[in-house]
Amino acid sequence: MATTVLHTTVLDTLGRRITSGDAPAGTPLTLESIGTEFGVSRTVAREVMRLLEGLGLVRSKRRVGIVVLGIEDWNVLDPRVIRWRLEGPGRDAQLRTLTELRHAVEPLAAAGAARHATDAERAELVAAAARMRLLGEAGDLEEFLRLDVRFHEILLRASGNEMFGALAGVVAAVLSGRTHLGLMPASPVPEALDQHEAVARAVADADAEAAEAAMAAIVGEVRSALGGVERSS
Amino acid sequence: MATTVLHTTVLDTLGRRITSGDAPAGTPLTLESIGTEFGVSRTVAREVMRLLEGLGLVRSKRRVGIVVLGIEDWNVLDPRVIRWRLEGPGRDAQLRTLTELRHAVEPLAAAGAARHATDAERAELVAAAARMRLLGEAGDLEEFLRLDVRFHEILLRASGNEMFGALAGVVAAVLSGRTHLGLMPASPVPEALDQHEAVARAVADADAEAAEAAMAAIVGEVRSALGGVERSS
DNA sequence: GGCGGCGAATGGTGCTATCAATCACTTGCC
DNA sequence: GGCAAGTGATTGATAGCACCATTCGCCGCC
Repeated sequence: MATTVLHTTVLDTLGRRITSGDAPAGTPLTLESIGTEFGVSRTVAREVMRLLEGLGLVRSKRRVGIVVLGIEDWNVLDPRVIRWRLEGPGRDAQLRTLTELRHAVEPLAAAGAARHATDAERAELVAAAARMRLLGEAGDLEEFLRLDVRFHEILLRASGNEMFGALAGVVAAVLSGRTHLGLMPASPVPEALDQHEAVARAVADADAEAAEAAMAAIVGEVRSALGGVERSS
Repeated sequence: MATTVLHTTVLDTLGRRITSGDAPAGTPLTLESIGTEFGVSRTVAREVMRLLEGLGLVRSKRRVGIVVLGIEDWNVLDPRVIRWRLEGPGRDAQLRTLTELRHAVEPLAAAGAARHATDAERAELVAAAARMRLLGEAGDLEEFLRLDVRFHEILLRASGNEMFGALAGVVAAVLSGRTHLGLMPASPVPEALDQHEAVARAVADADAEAAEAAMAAIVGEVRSALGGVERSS
């Protein structure tokens, strides 16, 4: 992983450059320029270009070279694009749109989990929610985050819809970004802990409606909190 | 088209083969085998591999070759993966999960559109809804589909969340698949026409709650009509 | 006979060289 | 001055090379 994979670094750099706006739509590139800038051969430059093209970030045309595309063409749902944008200057906006996506998806995923989760998954959700309360009250934010991520991942993957499961990484990024950006209170609000337990209980009871409602409450709170508190650092 | 982009055909073939289950998880591949099978050079085979790797369909390891991954690693939200799966044997299941995704996203997108759409977008939505009624009553399914797709695309793109906008192609694929699979009645049910007009009106009036509710009704109907995803246990 | 180490085969990684195809821009002709 | 042909730049595609990490089998030792 850390070894070689030369094209990864080039891809990351270029991807960040484009998604950050440093290389706005219409910026021309050539394989040659990429190769010389990064000290790689044209072969590698071509691979990177193809990857970027697959992500909708650029479009390559003969004789013209490679041109950067606008955001309307980007695969904004691709994990790599999301990561780059979260690392760039548009991080706040990105967190907002991602949170809105969570708001849309997670309640329905919770309902699905209430219907389809295995016994083991239901049990792990309940255990995670209980442990989150302990950690939250103890103020261990880092470990709390880890469990929070796990909680939502189980839920999304147990939803019976692999589309939702594919968003597990996104949710993890949002949660992580939120705490590491200081958008979380020093200790989680009790309501959030209550709602997580409510979701876990509803899933354990196979009560889809209750699970959906409780999850909607979680994401709704976060969403309004994120919109209201923009000055904390 | 057929002349250039040599790698596209190889990519499509391999992508379909993997997503269809013809090449299940664990299937080994080598650059050499791909090159000889499709009559292309190793460079092209490498590009295809990188693309497939980017989609999470395969993983390449030294000495071991390239192995096909399971669905849990796929980028199931990528338009190409969706297209392949829609063309494969799992089409019905794919339509169901995509419809569930629509169910999650479109109501919120409608609410967003009610808040953020431009005047032109609002006007086009109203016009599209009105024309859909005419076409629906006339029984022109093909043209109706075209407008239906347009309607939902405007809405998603006007939502103010580019994540939702990125799903426009998905929705188009679902709608198209539905009618071409004969899952649509000979003429659209009046309720659907009413709801489309209700959404358009609510967006025109900047009434986010009404838009969300009306869109929820549209997708909810479709969902239950598609074959009882619900049937709680 | 079993176990451990060493070496060879394998196959991705990356590079260079080379040719083909295309297309924008320039130049020259009318 | 306008238009068409030529030309050069740039991607598309291939072949062949060196490199190296990994794996597997063979051999020797206990």
